[in-house]
Amino acid sequence: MSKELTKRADDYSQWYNELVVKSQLADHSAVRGCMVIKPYGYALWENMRDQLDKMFKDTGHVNAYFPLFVPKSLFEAEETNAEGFAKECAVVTHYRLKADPNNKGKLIVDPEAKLEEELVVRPTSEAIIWNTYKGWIQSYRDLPLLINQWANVVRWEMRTRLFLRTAEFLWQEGHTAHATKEEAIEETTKMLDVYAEFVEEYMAVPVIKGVKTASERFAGAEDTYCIEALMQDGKALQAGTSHFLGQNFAKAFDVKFSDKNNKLDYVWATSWGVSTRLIGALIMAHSDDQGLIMPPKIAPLQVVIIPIYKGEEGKALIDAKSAEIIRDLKALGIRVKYDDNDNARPGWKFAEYELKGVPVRIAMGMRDMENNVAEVARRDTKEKSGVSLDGLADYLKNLLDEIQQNIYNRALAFRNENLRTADTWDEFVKLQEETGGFVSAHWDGTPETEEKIKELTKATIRCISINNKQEEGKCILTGSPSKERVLFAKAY
RNA sequence: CGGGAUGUAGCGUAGCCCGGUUAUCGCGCCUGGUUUGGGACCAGGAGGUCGCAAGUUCGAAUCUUGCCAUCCCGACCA
Repeated sequence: MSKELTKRADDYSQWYNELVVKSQLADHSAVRGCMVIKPYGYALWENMRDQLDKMFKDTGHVNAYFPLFVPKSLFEAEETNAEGFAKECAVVTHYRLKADPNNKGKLIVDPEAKLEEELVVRPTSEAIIWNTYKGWIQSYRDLPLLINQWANVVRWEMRTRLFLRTAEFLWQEGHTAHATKEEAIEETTKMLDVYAEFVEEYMAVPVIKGVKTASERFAGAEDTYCIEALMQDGKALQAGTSHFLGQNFAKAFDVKFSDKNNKLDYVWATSWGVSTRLIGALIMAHSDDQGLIMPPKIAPLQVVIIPIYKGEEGKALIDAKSAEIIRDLKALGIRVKYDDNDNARPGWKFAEYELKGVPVRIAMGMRDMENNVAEVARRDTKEKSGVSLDGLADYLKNLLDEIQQNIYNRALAFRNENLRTADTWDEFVKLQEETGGFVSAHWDGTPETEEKIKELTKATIRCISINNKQEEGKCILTGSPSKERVLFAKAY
């Protein structure tokens, strides 16, 4: 990994600190690692959310909402899931405070108000949802049940990192129930495809679809499918997961249905989720030294118009012309802002919108008005050109598409350059140390070897690609026979 | 929870080793003016529990002890 890239990665955190979140509330250690999403960042999340939501609905899903609190007895019902999350659960034990008799103006937890049963703040909602599904499913006619929830969850991680691992985060979690194993597996891969399509087409981040190894699997799942993206510093990021849960949760929560032959069986389940971590992926995949780069399709602002003028007369002319342009852009569904704030000078605004990653900036001054042009600057390449005001809106619509494609192509080229193969241990170690990125290599299939490789190089198996090519080979560490390559990388 | 570093105005910092006027500088903020095609300039101004507590001392941002917090590295993880 080059030093330049490492430095750049450090800069990202500064930018998202500045632009989008704070990681803590001052002087409140107990909420360290939570995030405050500022309006600009939230607008980005809303765009991502709306698009995903549309895609979920297009694939037959509906939204619902389930409680934040999970009674401990429910939470522990699916043993593997419960154990997997036990170490990072926030737990509610009391329901009341009272005035501190020894300290005026202060409050203490009322010892009289201890809950009979502790409530777990959901780290994920399988338990409470499956407990609910039990009452909703009796017959094959109730299936499939295809529900998604937009919610916040809490995972009390020992160490947090902005966007990538905050204590509380926003996400969506889909939870589906099916009559057959095949149908559930189909749902699992279908939703993985939805995620891949969203991340690639809207976020312009190329991903690799794959299956996790047993040790990286979601607690309680039979199989975990994932999309893995590569960040500019050579580290991999798990951008979304889709789990085939088998009948584990149905058995734990006793969710049975009668099939057409009146035979009772447990339902087959899936769950799938993406989170505000995607914002982190976006930042780390595209940003450069001038700041963020937003893919037009989900950018909170797609075009910003900055008037350049001296005195009120010139400004009136520019105002009028800009209003026309804005009207045309809005008619094409383009998100545009006219920044005539007189408190900031043009140069300051240029830098500011570059930092925020607005895809296209238009500067309009008297000089341009006279020539019937506008100065159009694109964020991705930083190119500037004079463009005729006639047909400007259509030009910009095309330009936004081109920028979207260019950002994706650039990220794809980077990913492909950083997807290498290693056939020997020395090669493997050298790649991990020097270049980072994905390394495709043979592995003997045992968790012990996987663990050993992680210990020695910090690289983990990100996934086994879907439709992976089968080929004879030898494990890079142990030399044992292997029938396919798996993808290794250092990961966030 | 282990290892390392740090804590001075909204942000970034100097001063600390070697204790001594009114705690330094930049950005930002406020007022007035001139400006406005790549983060403007001039003048004036406001803003401080030096992380908290105790100790040493005539005197502590500076030395000692304890505590708290933050960041980085591990373990854990979407």
